[in-house]
Amino acid sequence: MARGSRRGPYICGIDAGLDVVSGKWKGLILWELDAHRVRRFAELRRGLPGVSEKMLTQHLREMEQDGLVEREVYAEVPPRVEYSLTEHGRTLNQALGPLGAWGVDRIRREGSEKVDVAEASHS
Amino acid sequence: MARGSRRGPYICGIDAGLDVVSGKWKGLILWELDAHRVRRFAELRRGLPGVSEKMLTQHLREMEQDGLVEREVYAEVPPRVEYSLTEHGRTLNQALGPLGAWGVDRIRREGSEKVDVAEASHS
DNA sequence: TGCGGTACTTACCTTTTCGTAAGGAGGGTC
DNA sequence: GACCCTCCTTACGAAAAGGTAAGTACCGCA
Repeated sequence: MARGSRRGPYICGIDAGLDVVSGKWKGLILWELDAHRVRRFAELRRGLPGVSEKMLTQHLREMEQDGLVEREVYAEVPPRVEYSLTEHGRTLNQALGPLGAWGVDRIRREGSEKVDVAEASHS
Repeated sequence: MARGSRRGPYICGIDAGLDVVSGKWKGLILWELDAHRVRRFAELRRGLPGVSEKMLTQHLREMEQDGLVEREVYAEVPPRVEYSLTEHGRTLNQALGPLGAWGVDRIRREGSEKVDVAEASHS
């Protein structure tokens, strides 16, 4: 986990910003949650092809601790848990907008037409 | 290394953007290089407290392959190597600006006064 | 002649991260 | 009554990332 490594006295803001999104699926989780507003565990799982249940819960827990996502549990008969972005999560997502645009440019530069760039016009 | 893991068909631009800056020191290297325009190996090393020579060369090589930094070797008697950002490196750094600002806010929220936030007003 | 400085490379080891597979509690379906 | 669904948790291991330390080669300085 990112728990022990950094979280440290950060040297600059980029340091602190990168720290909370470092993790194989965190960027995608942020994207999914921003696009759909509210998602259940199984919905997120289906939206992130290839993610394991372990990694998903692990990342969601970390992002919850970091104040990025909110977790609401409904004490119902089939358990229902809904995830959504907090205010900080939404602002983080906005802050990632330019990076996303840069990434799309980079994909274009590399000439990877295999990637659906139109879908990637996130934020 | 990030070499084998992703670099893959990216799902969105954020994915691609995060991929090139994932690495313990890449954000800082970008910052140092942007702040000083040109830096030699030993200068970078001194500017990044705690980095090992291995990690520094490794990260610089990766960032060179990614087209972010330029490496100029002067065939002099004491070897001299100068690193600087390419155009793509500079635009990436600008794209990281909002994330850096978000990170500074986050540090403030956590009340970590141990970090020199004034220094962190990067980009 | 031994030390420090230039910029690395290499080998080895530890830590961190990620994946696989299984279990589990409680209910609905066939 | 066996199997599916919900949302996880746990154990085990492999892979990746990172750290430590040494070696390389050449030079200047004392």
